[in-house]
Amino acid sequence: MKSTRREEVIHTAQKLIRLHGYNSMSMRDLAKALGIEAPSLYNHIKSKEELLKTTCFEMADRFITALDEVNDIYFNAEQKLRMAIENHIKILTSNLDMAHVFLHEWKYLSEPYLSEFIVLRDRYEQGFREIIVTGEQEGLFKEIDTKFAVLTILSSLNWIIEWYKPEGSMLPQEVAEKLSHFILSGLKKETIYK
Amino acid sequence: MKSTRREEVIHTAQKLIRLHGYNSMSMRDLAKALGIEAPSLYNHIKSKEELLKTTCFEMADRFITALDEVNDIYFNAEQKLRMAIENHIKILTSNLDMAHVFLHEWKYLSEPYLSEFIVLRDRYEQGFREIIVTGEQEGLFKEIDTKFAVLTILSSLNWIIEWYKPEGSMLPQEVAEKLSHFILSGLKKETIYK
DNA sequence: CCTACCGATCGGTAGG
DNA sequence: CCTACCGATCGGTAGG
Repeated sequence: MKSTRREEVIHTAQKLIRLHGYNSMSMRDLAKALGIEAPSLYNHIKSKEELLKTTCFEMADRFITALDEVNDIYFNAEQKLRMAIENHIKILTSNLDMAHVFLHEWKYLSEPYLSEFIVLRDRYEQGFREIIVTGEQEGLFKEIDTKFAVLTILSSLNWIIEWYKPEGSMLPQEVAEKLSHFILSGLKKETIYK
Repeated sequence: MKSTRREEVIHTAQKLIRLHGYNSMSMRDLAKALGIEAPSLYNHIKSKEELLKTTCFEMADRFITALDEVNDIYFNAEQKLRMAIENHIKILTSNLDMAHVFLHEWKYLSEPYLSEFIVLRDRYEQGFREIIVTGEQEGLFKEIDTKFAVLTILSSLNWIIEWYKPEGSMLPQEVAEKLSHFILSGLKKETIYK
């Protein structure tokens, strides 16, 4: 797996940003982690914010592309939701550093990138809302506050980066199945009498 | 509603920390918001970190106290869970600035406060786990990965500070009911045939 | 609550 | 990729 020096800089930055936060990671920290002097970083990137920008928008792109694929397939809403959840978790777990930056550090983007980013985030949420609405129309899902449901679902998905360990025994697919089941059926035992 | 000058400093700091992040809020910003010069702040507080420390530990105390009360009452697990959820949401929504600091900025605490804080957080999660375990024993809840369930529940609760508007039409109690229902019963329509 | 000021550190540039 | 260095800003102190 070869990577250019620029990619090495970006990946190391993502790791440090996750560890210390964007504002607490200094370019001198980053340079030190790479074994070079701070001014040398600027041969590979233009500014500190470029590190943030690149990461946030690449992640947004991955999420949106994955969701578009799901929506293009002619499945029912439950299947679509399960696939969307699985994709979301796979993207998160396959790069936890990037995922942290995408989820928690985007707010330090400056304009106009901040506004652009928020548009992409909203578009992604909109994709989830469409799945829920379809499910209601198909009679599969309860009639529910859709926006509320999507925010609840995404928040429970996003939390996994706080505890997921790639070297642990749980595969992303298993996490996805457990979460799908929880979201679809809830905690309560199904009663036979209704 | 009277408040000491120190409390005024702390509340203003919480607001600015939520807005910009702990590391991006400078003591000069804070002083300016209060209409004084930066060095004057140190007549009311000892250090910048004291602002963070005070907020994080006061919130932790509120959460733990509320959960202890729920567990002292002799209800069944579903009732306990509903009450715990309602309390959690009331604490979050009654001070969104503090809640943000508690949820997202605690990681910038330095030792030994960081470790102490994590102990309190774990204790709170443990309280939720006990409710879930009780529910399983009572035959009310599915047998489930308890740690997984608690993290999922708390993450969906905590997300509300990202969108909740106190001036909006939704009361904390309504939010709590919707979330309780979602967590207990899930998204899927109950089937009559099993 | 202020003025005056400290050493440390920040992101980034010039020039090689 | 380096040395040398910039102006700006940081949290905080001394002394009143």
